[in-house]
Amino acid sequence: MKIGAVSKASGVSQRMIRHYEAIGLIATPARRDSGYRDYSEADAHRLRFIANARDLGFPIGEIRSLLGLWSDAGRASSEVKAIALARAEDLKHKAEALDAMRRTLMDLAVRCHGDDRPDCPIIERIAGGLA
Amino acid sequence: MKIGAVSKASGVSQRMIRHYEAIGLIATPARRDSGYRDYSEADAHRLRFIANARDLGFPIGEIRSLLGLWSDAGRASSEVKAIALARAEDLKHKAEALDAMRRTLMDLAVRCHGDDRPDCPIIERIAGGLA
DNA sequence: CTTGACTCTGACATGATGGCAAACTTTATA
DNA sequence: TATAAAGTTTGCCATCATGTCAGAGTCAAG
Repeated sequence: MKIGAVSKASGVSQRMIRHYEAIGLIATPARRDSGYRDYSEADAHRLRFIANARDLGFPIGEIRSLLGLWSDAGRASSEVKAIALARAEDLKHKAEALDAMRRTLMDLAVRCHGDDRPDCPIIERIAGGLA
Repeated sequence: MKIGAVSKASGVSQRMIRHYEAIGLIATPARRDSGYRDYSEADAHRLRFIANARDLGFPIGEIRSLLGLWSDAGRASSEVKAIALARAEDLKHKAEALDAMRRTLMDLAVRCHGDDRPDCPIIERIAGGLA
């Protein structure tokens, strides 16, 4: 399989496939005489794993760990669970931070006339009116 | 005021102050004979404005617009409100995306034994078991 | 054989930020 | 005052994931 095919099969862009290779997330694939990368089904599967992990919000470092756990048939499920729970916790914090900003903005927005008048509590707050 | 002072006064790191200058978010400050940047209170205020906007989740491009609206005493509050509401909407989408990931992870985690046994629905799902 | 589709490498960009290093200035202390 | 410590300068590298672009070489089909 050439890179275009494995890209379609895995849903990972060619750009990112080469990137993952560069950072050692996937093994350097075989090369044809032409220099073209040649991938196996296993490579496609591994890339799909990476794409799924990314969609769940895992950063590269943790995906690296997960890949190791995936290929380690004897590892304890507790190891995987710990990583997942830590990730969930992190996502929670990030979502809460975003929501806090959103609430602040909405609080300001409802107090803003939103018409032709220039006075605006939103700008005032950003300018330092009430930190 | 030298950069260290304005940094403390505004809460913006020296690194970012120079960066904002480089991207034209703040004017190039006066220079002393030594070459040191020399800031005014107005500069510190502007940097505080930027820091506050950033804390509310505004990206650089929008901060640029807000700075313009801030210095335009006659602009309609509706202009500011529109930007704030759009930002709130964006934050909402991002927070929801993060929370969706978190919920998926928690769903998987509660179904994972989390003990010494190797079978794990989390890894299985990431490997493609049930997309 | 020609053309179009594919692949290669390398580089630049985003967005916000951190860090390091070498050289120079200012300030404080002995 | 001489020297040391602290502050500032510029510039470059790194992060994280991703896109795009260019120029050159390859492959497959007509």
